[in-house]
Amino acid sequence: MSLQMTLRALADPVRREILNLLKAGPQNAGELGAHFDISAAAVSKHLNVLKEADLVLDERQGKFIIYRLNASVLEEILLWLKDLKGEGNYD
Amino acid sequence: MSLQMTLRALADPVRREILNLLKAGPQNAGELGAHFDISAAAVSKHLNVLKEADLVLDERQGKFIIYRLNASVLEEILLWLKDLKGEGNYD
DNA sequence: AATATAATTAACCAAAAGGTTAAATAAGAA
DNA sequence: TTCTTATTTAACCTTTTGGTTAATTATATT
Repeated sequence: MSLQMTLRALADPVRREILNLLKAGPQNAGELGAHFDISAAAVSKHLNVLKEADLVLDERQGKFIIYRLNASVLEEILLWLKDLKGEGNYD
Repeated sequence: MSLQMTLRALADPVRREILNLLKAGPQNAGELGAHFDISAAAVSKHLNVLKEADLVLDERQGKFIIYRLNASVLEEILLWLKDLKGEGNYD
């Protein structure tokens, strides 16, 4: 939701890799977790952080919970970064 | 230097505000610190994180240490974000 | 040389983050 | 209904983070 939450969510390598994996398309928590050497519970918590930051959307499909990328939130960061880049060069 | 360090540095509100302040031009640690309700030591540590991430450059000028924005590092993040945004919309 | 000012570094502390295992929930399969 | 599978939540632990105050370093001023 907020820039703070988004940037905090992106500041972890596991969460960034999850987002990268989701570029290939929606996947369930198990598939995503298979790429990491951490417990399913840890993956679940990472997914929750991403969800709270609105960077992923989830939908239960039977036994599975499908996660998919919500890249629209990144727009806010892009704007903030561009603003920072814009002026501000004092060499 | 690395995307990891850059994003970690940006994930803190004080550090982001420091960068915003530096948009107005180079400033010394004291001037920057005046905007926050934390000790000079705390500010110094934030500045160090930004420096290690290469987001700011510092130069001693007599008694003062002048910090200035180095926005060029943001390019890497912009590319990463654009890549994430690019494809990956599965609605 | 002595003192004052700007900033950092050191030592420490509390809160947050990221991990674990075990228990709980939810849904399909036998 | 019972069992199994997918995932989350709870309880806990360790490391990292962001803050503090006190000491140190560096420079300018008197």
